[in-house]
Amino acid sequence: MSDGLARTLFALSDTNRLKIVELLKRGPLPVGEIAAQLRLNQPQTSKHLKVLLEADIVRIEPAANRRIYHLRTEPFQGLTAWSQSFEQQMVSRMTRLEGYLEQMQDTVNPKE
Amino acid sequence: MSDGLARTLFALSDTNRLKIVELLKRGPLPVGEIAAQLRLNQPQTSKHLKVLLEADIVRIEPAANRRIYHLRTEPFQGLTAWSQSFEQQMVSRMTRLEGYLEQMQDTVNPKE
DNA sequence: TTGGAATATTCCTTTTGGGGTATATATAAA
DNA sequence: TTTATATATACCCCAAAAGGAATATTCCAA
Repeated sequence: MSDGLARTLFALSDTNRLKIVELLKRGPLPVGEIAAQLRLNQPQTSKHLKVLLEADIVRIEPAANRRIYHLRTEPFQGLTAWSQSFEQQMVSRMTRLEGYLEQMQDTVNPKE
Repeated sequence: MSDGLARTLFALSDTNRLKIVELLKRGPLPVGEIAAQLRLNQPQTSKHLKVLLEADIVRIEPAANRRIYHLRTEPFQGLTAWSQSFEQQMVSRMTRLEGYLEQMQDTVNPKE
């Protein structure tokens, strides 16, 4: 329930930031390239990148007077783990429910 | 925000909604129970549930004058798949990069 | 040192989101 | 019917977010 997850999700919940992340999936890029490819203007690109940076979704690698943005892997691993825990939990609840229903039916209509 | 994934992420990006989801993970509940357990008042609970509903994260099962909210599994499966695709992509990029660096070194300092 | 390119930041405006309170709706029971 | 309970919605207010334009900063090169 740690609030870091909400921050990660929030950072990813904006369409433009989502596009940035999808773009960086193909490889690291400087701000100007991101802005050009997504047809955003530079200041907004920097602002969105700041949100992603503060959510630890990207990191910066300075190169000359450019700043290359890289995706981090950790938040995605965390997101996967969290999301998977739901699938598991829900499946196991369903399995228990099925078992319970079987038992009910056996009670009503017992096998000999 | 017509993007389905962004909508899912947004719905999950609020702490209270995240708490609701974590609560429903343990099993379906009516609105009043959710509000009571999380110490939210009822209208906000309904509003948050509406957001989750429109993001297809929950579904409603009416029972008498109550409405039981259930988690759906699909969005979590989708989220897991999406998130995993990042891990895979990034790892494979890194592997290719390592290969490239090796090749560079062989060029500079060739083995016999 | 000056100039230029890349990026970050500031200021402003508009929109959106979340909380609070009151009210409407629906369903069940009497 | 009327009443009670559970839930949804409407309205208002405030804080936060996103976009645009201008400016500041940083770094490199000449």
